[in-house]
Amino acid sequence: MAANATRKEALQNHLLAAIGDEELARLLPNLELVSLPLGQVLYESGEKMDYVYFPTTAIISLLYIMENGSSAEIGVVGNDGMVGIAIFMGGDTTPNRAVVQNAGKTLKMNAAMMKDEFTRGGRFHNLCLRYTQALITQISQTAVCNRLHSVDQQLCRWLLLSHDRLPSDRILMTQDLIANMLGVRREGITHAAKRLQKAGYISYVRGDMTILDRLGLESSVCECYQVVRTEYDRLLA
Amino acid sequence: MAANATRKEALQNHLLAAIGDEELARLLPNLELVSLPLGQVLYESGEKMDYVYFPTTAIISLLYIMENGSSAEIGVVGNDGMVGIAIFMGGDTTPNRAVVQNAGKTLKMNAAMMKDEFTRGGRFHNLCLRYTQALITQISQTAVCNRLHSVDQQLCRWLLLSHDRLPSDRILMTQDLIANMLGVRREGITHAAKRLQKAGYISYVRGDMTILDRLGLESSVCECYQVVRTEYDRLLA
DNA sequence: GCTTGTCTGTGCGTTGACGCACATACGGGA
DNA sequence: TCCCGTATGTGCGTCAACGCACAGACAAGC
Repeated sequence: MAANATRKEALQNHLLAAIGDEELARLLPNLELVSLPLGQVLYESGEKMDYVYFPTTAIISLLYIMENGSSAEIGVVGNDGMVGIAIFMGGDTTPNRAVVQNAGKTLKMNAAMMKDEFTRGGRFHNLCLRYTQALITQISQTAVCNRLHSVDQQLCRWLLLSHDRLPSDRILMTQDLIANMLGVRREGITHAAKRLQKAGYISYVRGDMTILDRLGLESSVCECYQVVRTEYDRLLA
Repeated sequence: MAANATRKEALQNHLLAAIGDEELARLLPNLELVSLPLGQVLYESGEKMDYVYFPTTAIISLLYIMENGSSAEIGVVGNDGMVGIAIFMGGDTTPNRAVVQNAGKTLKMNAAMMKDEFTRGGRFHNLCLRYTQALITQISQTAVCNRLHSVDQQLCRWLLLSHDRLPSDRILMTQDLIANMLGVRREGITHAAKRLQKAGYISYVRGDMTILDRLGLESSVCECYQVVRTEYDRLLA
């Protein structure tokens, strides 16, 4: 099931595409292509991370799980980034869970190899740090958005964040799961999604959602979305 | 007004205290001791950062300011850390404002020197990264707390975070300012603070608050506080 | 076909926080 | 001393989100 990754596959991940031919050629033998099913947990909170993941078509959600079982998303990673920054930041773990939000493929690399490559310095090192800063912005904006904005706005933001990281306009996810990610009630998502359907921005049938009018969503979202988008573009151009 | 920092002053900042004698001796000539008044803005959102700050007695709050003027805190930095991580992360700026929450002293270093020292690698490099990871945990937990917990709990968390970074039990800050930090109404802070007063945990008179019973506060706070505390201890021991 | 489990819609009452409007209280300066 | 600006307390009505309960609606399997 595990196969060495090809150059073409690696280039689907924006970070790997940006590090340059020479470094990519060195990394390639250590990159393994795997398929991730919906719901798979890549890391559990506090668990030692064995691999770093560079998604291509998969989307990974970073969640914090409360003691009472409720949860909230702090960030989302797709083909624009990587999962497992704690490996090179030096902490080895984080108090979060990383779970597959959209089934798809990812490249993975052994943690030790990742550390070696990182400590070489150079473009890869810098790119990892710039990506980390972009992720910090995303997490920060999640904090702000959680504090100041409505469920409607946050659903828009979540949909756009997902859409940015997907090859198609379809999102396969039940309202219950979205509610868990956003840390709100399932009924709250039902209401917000209905409003978006009435506006003609999305269609939604039993866990199968389609983005119909992206511009419409962008007109309803709070400024948080654009702030993060702009920072990603600036830092990872 | 600006004076070279002494070794003793530098050791009041936990990061500088942890990097070891040799590296500290090299940094010391580049560290300048300055006093920061309450409310001073160290960086404006998107502004190029000229200095990195290592607080000793000052506390700095990292805020995001919405277009409509409302604001929310995403993190807080005291003598446990540093302000200006974007300088070595490679982004040079962040979309946040850094403002003095508690008047006091800080050491500051020129951004170019900071970059040089960081790229040397070694213990300082690693410590900066580990601190960054700790800060990420703090921001993440702010996001979670904003989503799932009451104003009462968040005020407790905020008080404990401040208390951890202060040499005394006094916090000089009006309810209005605290409300701006937490992104809630001033009246909400009034109510929450009154409850804490009635419980005997704090006293509060016109911008002059005293922590009377820290254990009481800890018994009222949500788990978010301890998660962050534990991560700081683990990463920066 | 029928059953069963899952997903979505809807209708309550409740609650926490909001926005607004004042009343009160303190403290420094004229 | 008085005044005035600032800080805090309080009382509304409003609203968004919550918790709970249950009713359809669809899909898969027997």
